[in-house]
Amino acid sequence: MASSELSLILNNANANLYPEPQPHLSMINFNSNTMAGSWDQVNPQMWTRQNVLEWIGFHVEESRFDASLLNMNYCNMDGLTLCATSKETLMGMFGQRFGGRLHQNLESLKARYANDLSENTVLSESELDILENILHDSFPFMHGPNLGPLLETVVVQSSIPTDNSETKYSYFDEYTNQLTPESDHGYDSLTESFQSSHAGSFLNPSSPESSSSSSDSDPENSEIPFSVSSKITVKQEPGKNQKRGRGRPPKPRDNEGYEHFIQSKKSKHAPRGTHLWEFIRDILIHPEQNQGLMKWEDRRDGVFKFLKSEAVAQLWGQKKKNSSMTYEKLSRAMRYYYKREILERVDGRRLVYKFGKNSTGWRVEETGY
DNA sequence: GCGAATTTTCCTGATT
DNA sequence: GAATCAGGAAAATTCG
Repeated sequence: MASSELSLILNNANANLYPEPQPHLSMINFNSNTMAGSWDQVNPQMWTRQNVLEWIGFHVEESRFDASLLNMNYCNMDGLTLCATSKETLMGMFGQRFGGRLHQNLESLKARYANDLSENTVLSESELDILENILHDSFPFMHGPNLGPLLETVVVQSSIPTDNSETKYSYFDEYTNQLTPESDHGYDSLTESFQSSHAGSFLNPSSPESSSSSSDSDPENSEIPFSVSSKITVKQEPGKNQKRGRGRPPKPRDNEGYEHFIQSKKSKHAPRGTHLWEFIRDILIHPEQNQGLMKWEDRRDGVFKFLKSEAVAQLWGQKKKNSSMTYEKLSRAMRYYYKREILERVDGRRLVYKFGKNSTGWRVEETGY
């Protein structure tokens, strides 16, 4: 990673963690009379850091929670970040009971403003991106890049559901964390985005698969009914099934004003690893999470096979926010890798590819597992 | 703004 | 016949 990039990330993370003089418990004006503060009159999404602190303080008082147990790093977030934090994460941060209480109250507050949300704040792709970036900035230790020394300054409680074995930035993690079975609304979906790093939660074997089915009689190749449908809801143009022209469609530009805000939060450069082959690699090197999407045929040689080709394509499509991705298109992109020797041809074997000499990060020596 | 790189989309034809 | 593979062509987008 370029040093400037690293420093940008560190700055962002620091800015989010320590934007102002670090609040201390003694500085928090916990309402002694347990009256709700100004936060009660405001949509949680709009809360300032102070609002969040007051809200936490309110519940500390109400529940007689031992405030000395609070990790102030976890209290230092704004409402948008708080709303995007899952129940499990809150429980990891504040303990099962207090975190659960906070989550419950937050949900009811969010519900209070649900109408406003549905009428005025249908999240666009861009807005989802913002939340994603805020989450990454605010909790890089959850599944973000390894920020080294900075991360060591962050108290990561063992109760937080993180995969300690995974310090590499995993695009698969990033992606699968967005896919949850519960919600059908983009915002809700993202609030659950930290639900777990258990990618299994996004796989629903009982759900119907997209139109394809394998003709391969190999049982491993029989595609289990599978759905990764619209867990992330983005604005879609009507007439989705209309035949489109050649080439990639233009990016919607109906959020120009918001895009301006995005720029302050979103890195100018796309994160590394958004390449297809890296996405594929990440699925493969997380066998415990890939739920049989793909498998190694020969790990040593880098030979792998798609077991659920359409499902992988759907995942890739969702990662790229492209609901029309298919295995056919994905495989075209894969074939372009032959020329660059990122992949090598495996003749005569369907759905089988092989990493080439220009691919990295999949070998046992590199991954350590 | 330009150009290279990387997809994405559509297509035709071949193979399994 | 359906799924997959192969690769040309064109276009969109990102990034240096």
